[in-house]
Amino acid sequence: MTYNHHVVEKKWQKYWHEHNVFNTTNDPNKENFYALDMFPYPSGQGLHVGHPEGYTATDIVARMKRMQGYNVLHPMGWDAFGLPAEQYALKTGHDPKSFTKKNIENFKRQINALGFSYDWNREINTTDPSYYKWTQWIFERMYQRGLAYEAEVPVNWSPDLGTVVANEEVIDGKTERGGFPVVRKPMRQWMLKITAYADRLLDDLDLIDWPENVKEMQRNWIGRSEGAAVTFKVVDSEDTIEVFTTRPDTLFGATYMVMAPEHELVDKITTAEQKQVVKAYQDEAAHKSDLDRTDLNKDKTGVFTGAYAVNPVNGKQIPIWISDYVLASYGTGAIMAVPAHDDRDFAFAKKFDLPIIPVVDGGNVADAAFTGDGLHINSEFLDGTNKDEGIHKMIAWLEDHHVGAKKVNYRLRDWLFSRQRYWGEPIPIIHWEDGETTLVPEEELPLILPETPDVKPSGSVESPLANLDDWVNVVDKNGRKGRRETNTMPQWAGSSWYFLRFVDPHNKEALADYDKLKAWMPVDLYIGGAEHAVLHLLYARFWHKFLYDIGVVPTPEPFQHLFNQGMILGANHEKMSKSKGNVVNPDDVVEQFGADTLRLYEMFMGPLDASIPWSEEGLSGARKFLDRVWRLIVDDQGKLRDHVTTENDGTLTTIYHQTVKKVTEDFEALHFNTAISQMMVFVNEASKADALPVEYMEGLVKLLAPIAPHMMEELWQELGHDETLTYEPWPTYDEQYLIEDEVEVIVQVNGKVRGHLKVARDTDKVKLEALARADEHVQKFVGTQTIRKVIVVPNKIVNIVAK
RNA sequence: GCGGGUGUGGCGGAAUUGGCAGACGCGCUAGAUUUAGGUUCUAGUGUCCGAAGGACGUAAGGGUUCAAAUCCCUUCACCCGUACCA
Repeated sequence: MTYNHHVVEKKWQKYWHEHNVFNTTNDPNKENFYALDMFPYPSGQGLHVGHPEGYTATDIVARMKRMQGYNVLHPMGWDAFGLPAEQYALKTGHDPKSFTKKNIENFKRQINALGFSYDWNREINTTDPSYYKWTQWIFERMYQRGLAYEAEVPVNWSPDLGTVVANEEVIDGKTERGGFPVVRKPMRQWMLKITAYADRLLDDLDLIDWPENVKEMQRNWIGRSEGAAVTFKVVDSEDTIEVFTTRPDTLFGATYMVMAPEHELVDKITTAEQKQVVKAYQDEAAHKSDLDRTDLNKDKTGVFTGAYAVNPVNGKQIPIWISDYVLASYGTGAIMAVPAHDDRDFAFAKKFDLPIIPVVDGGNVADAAFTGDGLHINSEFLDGTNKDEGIHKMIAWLEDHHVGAKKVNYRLRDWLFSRQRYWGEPIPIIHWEDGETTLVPEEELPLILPETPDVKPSGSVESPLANLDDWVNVVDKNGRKGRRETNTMPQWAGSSWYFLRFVDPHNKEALADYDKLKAWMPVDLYIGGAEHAVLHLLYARFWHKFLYDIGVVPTPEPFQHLFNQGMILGANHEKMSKSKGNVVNPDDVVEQFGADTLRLYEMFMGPLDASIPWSEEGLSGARKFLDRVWRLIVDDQGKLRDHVTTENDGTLTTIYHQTVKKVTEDFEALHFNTAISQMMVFVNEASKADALPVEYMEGLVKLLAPIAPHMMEELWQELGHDETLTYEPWPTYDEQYLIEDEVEVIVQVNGKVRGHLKVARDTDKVKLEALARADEHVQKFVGTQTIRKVIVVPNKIVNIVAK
């Protein structure tokens, strides 16, 4: 009887569900293991074959850990706030809530069809008020500690749509929907002070087991650099300009200054004669996109303000220019320019004929800036020192004279936390008529997102919530009028702490019980796409550290071991996309081949982190292997085969124990492709054997169960058991069976293989050399040459060097 | 440009304290089973020359070593991140 995946997969999914097989256990005698997937945004498109790749990986580990005697927490939930639902609502007038609910149902159906061992009793949904109550609670705690504040930040405003659009909705300066013009408009927005945690976010990367490239991306994103702040006085004015520099040692070479066109002092210091050109340049810069200002513009531009500053170290007057090569958003928005030792300053000085004074010996200022190390020149008290020493001495001098200090600067900026959207967590803030801003009292949380029959643009920079007068307008007990914050939180908010809620999802008193968090955190294995390498993972780490500081969570880091799965490409080696017509739908695969085949195939394709094209033949190859396993154990009548026996003639002993070892180690290391290959080798050997010890067949079924759980449950039943194998003990191996008594030693002549010796394990060097020399074929290649040297590595190789 | 990574048969890949390159799977070839197709089973399958047996071969070039896919240097290609970060 051939294997029928339709029947068997449904049968076991029903069994698992009805028996609550995957409920998280809390046995105090067992160790805990937390295996987590990055929870998905339930899009209307449904599941993509890329989703199950990461999900299968964590599921395999979760299932193995259960069998190894751990309590396993393996949950799933929904990151369900987000732009698509809002856009859908705006377009159709439908409610994002019911739309989202429908999508979640579809996602859940698809996920369950793949046989993942999630504990659905812990399902969470970021749009559920009982969940976002705690998202709001965290915001309030941050506000109370000064980590949430308001600032004036420009947004993309579309007058035609009457709404603010996100960066990803702006294409070539026009709205994605309708192609209307977009203008930058300043608006008061909420910010979170992630920069206060910059050093810890950087340093604690050393505590965690993450891919080096992800750590490196986070380091670059934080962008810590050490240097000095230096204050320049503006000539004939009370104003001063502060700059940040990593090379304070080159201060004697600073021959001009440059400010960003947007710098607040520009208008103030610009002289009357220069007003017009400066204004014109500012306008031009304001209309250029960021891309124009950087990528497309390698040629330096700028104008002189007419003002001068005093170089604090030598009293020289230097001109102040503005140029868009200086970014308002980095450092202080102004720089001291040292053209002799900075490539950008050099290009600018060349173009505008500004003086170039070398202060570090080594380069030739006629050709290029010299950025290397060397001895200082033209630098009075620094002359003769090298770079490091010069920096040190200059900082001391600056501090002594109160014109500067050592400073650390970050590229990381504070987190823009508000969105002008309906479909997000309301920010629990009230703005009162007397100017006071207060939090919604904690006991009134959650602040529920009000339902509305029709989500429509507010017509202003505010979110659609501004339309809901009953909700927006509030009056306190003294009759003071107030207005609720109409901004909502970004999607990142709910995903910055969801892994904590899984630990204790129904808690009404706290976001999660501290002792339970202590038992489960940090997450032991976290798998998801590389696209979250920076933002999600940095935000989540930031919130976690904050919660750690206020005593809510017990660990400084949330995710101990992180892994990024690769992408599954279309059969044509291109990224799957509707427009390319190369998308594979998991529903179709499950229908045709079964979930076990999909899981096996995705794990066998190659290393988990590689991007590999889909192959229909590869997929049916996976099914063929599963069929082979089935036929190995079950006959045409659906009965256990006769050759599965309690007797063991020993032919499979070594390969079985090797397989148990390799599969166990490979699963642990997430090397699923090689684990599967080892099981294939074992099955090939077993197919040739006369008798199959029942112990080994049970072992094989258990080893394969994490990958192909439905068929293995069925085979486990064929082998005479009547309960799930979920909690059966994981197979073990015995070292003594791994070692073969006879080994093959290769014989080389001058590094080329010329013969093989079958000898007893640990045959000594002398004997091996003698045997090698005696080999006829070897002798032929040695011929009349003199043997100069013989290298013998027992159990491995003999290399005869002859000339 | 900078930072990180990768480069192995027709394809996906395996082998990393340096020790038989190509495990395993796909595809392909031949044979068996089948009315036939599919399935299944057996054998073969890096390239070149051949009867045995050789020579060559891990992006390209060079080096270290008894021995290099693996270590070192140079170059090239592709992928990911980033974008004048002072």
